[in-house]
Amino acid sequence: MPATAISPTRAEDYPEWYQQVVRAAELAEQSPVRGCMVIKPHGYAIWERMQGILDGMFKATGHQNAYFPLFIPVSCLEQEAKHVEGFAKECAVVTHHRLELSPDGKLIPTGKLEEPLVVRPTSETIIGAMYAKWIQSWRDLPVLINQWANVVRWEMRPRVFLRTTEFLWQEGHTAHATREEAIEETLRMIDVYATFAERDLAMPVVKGPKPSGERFPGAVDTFSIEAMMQDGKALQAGTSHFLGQNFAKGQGIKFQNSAGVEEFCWTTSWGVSTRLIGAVIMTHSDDDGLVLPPRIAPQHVVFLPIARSDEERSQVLDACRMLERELRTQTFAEEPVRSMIDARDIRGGDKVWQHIKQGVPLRVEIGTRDLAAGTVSLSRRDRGPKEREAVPLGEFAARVPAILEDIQQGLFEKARAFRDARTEHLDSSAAVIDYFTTGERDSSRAGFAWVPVADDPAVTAMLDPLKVTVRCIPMEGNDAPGTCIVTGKPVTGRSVLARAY
RNA sequence: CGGGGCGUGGCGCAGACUGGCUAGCGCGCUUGACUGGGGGUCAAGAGGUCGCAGGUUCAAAUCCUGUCGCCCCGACCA
Repeated sequence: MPATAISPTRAEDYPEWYQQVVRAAELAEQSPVRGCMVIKPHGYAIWERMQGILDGMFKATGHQNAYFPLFIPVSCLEQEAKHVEGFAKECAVVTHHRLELSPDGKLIPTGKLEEPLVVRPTSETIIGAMYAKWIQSWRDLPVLINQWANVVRWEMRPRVFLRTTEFLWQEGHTAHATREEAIEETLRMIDVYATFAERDLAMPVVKGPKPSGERFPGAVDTFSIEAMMQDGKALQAGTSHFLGQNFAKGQGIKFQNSAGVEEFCWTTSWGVSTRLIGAVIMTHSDDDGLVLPPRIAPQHVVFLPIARSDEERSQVLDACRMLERELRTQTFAEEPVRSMIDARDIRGGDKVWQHIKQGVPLRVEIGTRDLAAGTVSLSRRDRGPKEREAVPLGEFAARVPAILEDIQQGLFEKARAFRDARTEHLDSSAAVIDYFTTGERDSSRAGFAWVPVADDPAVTAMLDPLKVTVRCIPMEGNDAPGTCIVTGKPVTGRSVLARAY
């Protein structure tokens, strides 16, 4: 057996390592449809955890869920010029509504549609069309709606979880009476994402507005959270857009204010997707496979009964069931501790490694030897695969919540230390070019650079050959005004530059 | 769309240049035995229209033509 469960290792071939982790953890696999993945039960269970937590946060900030159609009439999409320009190149289009069997046994599309339908790449336009009908008075505002949905973007180069042709996400769409209120909403939701990323995914993020060239098509302002992956590249993990009145004007989303004057609404939209699963993998996993932060782990604890005979098996299983009952009374992150007993009749070593590769935070091995000693053998996924600790039976359940908390915190601290160690403050073009040229040659030195740059084409022109982009202008830890290293223009603070996924 | 590569049991590959007996190998799978705090050992099995279509030939995984699909690099990318 190789020294690590995943081959190649991160250092050897990072992109291939990523694919192998996805495979070994049984998160997803390639489907017969180009660019589209099948999300397998373990991957979907992680998504359900994320959904559950986020959905609670959306409700707590006053939002309601609804559902809008998958298909968007082309005419509907046409109403915001920049938006069309941004998405037209990557839309799947439905032109027919029937199949006929040809003499040679092939199915031929017939029944051409009067107006083609676009499979939604995002739903601003179809939702806006409905809001235009629903909103008449200032009393109808704000409208605060979220939908959980799938969307399709015909990307050139798909990558499992990170950029798939079809993906799952949530999209919030809100309409407000004032600019201030809409901006406040935009910021509130990027904060929700940042909190979720750091608290639940244990993934430190940099939060801030994007430069004009990186904005969502049709937005006045786009805020993102940016995380650093273990190869030093940035991953945009969530976005919140202040759409101004652009969509409202395009689609006639109007209301009468209390003075009886007709005004256009101010709208926002915000979303996170199954890309977050990719983000978690690339933030925490190691050369033995997936490492899951306990808050989003489908199971916190897996019990592994070890027995040689049927008699031993029933004895050991009874002990597992008893401990599991005790464990259910414990809470972690305000929920009962989640556990399972893996009593499958497969080889012990295979079983252990499967759970390591799937990232279960705690493994508990119980054999007759343990029972005789009155202990269980506890292993943590954030420690080496062979490390284990004997914990007295009577103390086990009560200790689990604190250990889970320790793992959750430890993963966050480790990821933050990694990011900080690979973050530089740079103050000249030469230093920026040198930093990213080095990073390209040697990915163990790639990372983020905090640099004063203006939102200007000259900056983009300098960064393009380095394949580097301005990720965002950090809102926190960034209080020193300066001058742009390219244009000499004054800037309010540094921007984060990086190569990105 | 440009450049390169690849389609052979579930997965990874060999065989192709120089056509020739029942198409091999590793992993995985099934069954049994020995095992048993570790992804073990031994034995016996199951599983393949060699991407698809046409052609050349006594004979095609192998040669020719066409076609479909996938991967990598680039262009592109909330």
